[in-house]
Amino acid sequence: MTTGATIVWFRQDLRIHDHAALHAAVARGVPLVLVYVLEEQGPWRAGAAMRYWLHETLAALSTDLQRHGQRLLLLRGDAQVELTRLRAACGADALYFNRRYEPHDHALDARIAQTLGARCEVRSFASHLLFEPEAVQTGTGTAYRVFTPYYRACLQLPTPRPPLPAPRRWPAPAGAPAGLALEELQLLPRIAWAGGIAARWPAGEQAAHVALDEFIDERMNDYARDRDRPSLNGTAGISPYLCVGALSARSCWHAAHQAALRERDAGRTSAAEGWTRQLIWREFAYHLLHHFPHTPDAPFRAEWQAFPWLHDDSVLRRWQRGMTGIPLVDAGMRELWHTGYMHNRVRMVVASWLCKHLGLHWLAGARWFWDTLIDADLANNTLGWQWSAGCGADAAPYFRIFNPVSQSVKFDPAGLYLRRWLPERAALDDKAIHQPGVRVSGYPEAMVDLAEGRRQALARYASLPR
DNA sequence: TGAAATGTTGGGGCG
DNA sequence: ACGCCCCAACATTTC
Repeated sequence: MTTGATIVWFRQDLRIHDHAALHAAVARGVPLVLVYVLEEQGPWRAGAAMRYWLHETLAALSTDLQRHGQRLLLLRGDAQVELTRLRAACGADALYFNRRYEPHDHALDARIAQTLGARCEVRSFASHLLFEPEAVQTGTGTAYRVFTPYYRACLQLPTPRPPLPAPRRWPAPAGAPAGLALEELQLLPRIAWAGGIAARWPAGEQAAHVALDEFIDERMNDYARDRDRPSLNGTAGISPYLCVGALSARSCWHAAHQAALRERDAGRTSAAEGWTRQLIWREFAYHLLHHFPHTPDAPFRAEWQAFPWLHDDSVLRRWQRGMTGIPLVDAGMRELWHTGYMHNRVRMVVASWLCKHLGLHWLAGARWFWDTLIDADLANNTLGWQWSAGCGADAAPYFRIFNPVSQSVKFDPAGLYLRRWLPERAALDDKAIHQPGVRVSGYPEAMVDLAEGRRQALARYASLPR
């Protein structure tokens, strides 16, 4: 090859704005090969909902790239094997990609740097996070384990740079193998259960920016008031886009800060801080995942291995199907099943119910979320479940047990969220709809009595050293 | 980013 | 007018 070519390996960054690797590859000025490799190995390979969401997002990215005269090459298999073969086939002299942070990525990226690095320039870029995991350290140079000091440390760091623009002048595409058609990746379910997801979540980078702008312009100022009300559209609702990288964290951060500056100029105080704090929770999740890579599958502290989790598949199935007899829990689980999403407040409630009242292993819950969430993100999922179970780095204290009826009354007082997802109970009045004791036909009796479940959870947790 | 149990206070009914 | 009791409202402690 005389001119060379640059391979851009798309991973968890299915976008063209603020894509550091793509930006640098375009700047090289030699022909481009844009490739996505579907990896099917490992315990945390994409779940069913995520596969659907990947399909839709890849389709949107493909369309966006075609608009610029580019083509997204699709491959399936081991990334190292596929990229090695691709590099040889198209004679590329550079492989650029954005860094990932999941446990098996450390070894994968090292192997790729080693094997392909002998034949071409291999560069990885930081584009997924606001702060690299190593950039945030305690005074003694160790990783943070508690959110609030971590958050304060982030605020002391230089402000994240603004997002990179999408490329304006694209090099020509390089000659490359045809790859697979999107359908051949077989990401779509065989039975069409995704209608509810499609209705709620338009896929792709453009939809992501529409969602972000709408939140920043219309709703961010009410975030503090509305974010905990599952019947309202009070959260940003961008996690599905962040999770596949259709949207970058920098774009979110920057949009919020621009809005904050406009508010300040208008003499008003901005509500950006409350929301950007949530973005830092995501950073913290990646920080923990990077420094403690055993945590997706095992408790943060080894002594929790001995915890007496119960194992009962029929109990688990009732939780999964939204038939526990606890209205807010069942509403949440059904929202998840039908839309691939669940309101964050409700996620905490259903997780607490699983780990505390039902006493089931948090990993059973984590795996179900992984299979059903379109925003399944290993860092966030791990942090959330270990927090709920009480075994994480910065975990909820063992005695913090949500009462799903109190939570329901407090955050969904008119029962709007419950009525939306529990048609059996929709005719009950605002008071009765929350109460498991008020029975209606077709809706199950509570699996576990609230007070008794709490008592038993405390007894189990008392067996642990603390 | 909890909830229940327990303690404290103060207003008002009432003998 | 006074002391007593009840209890709601709030605060603190405990799990």
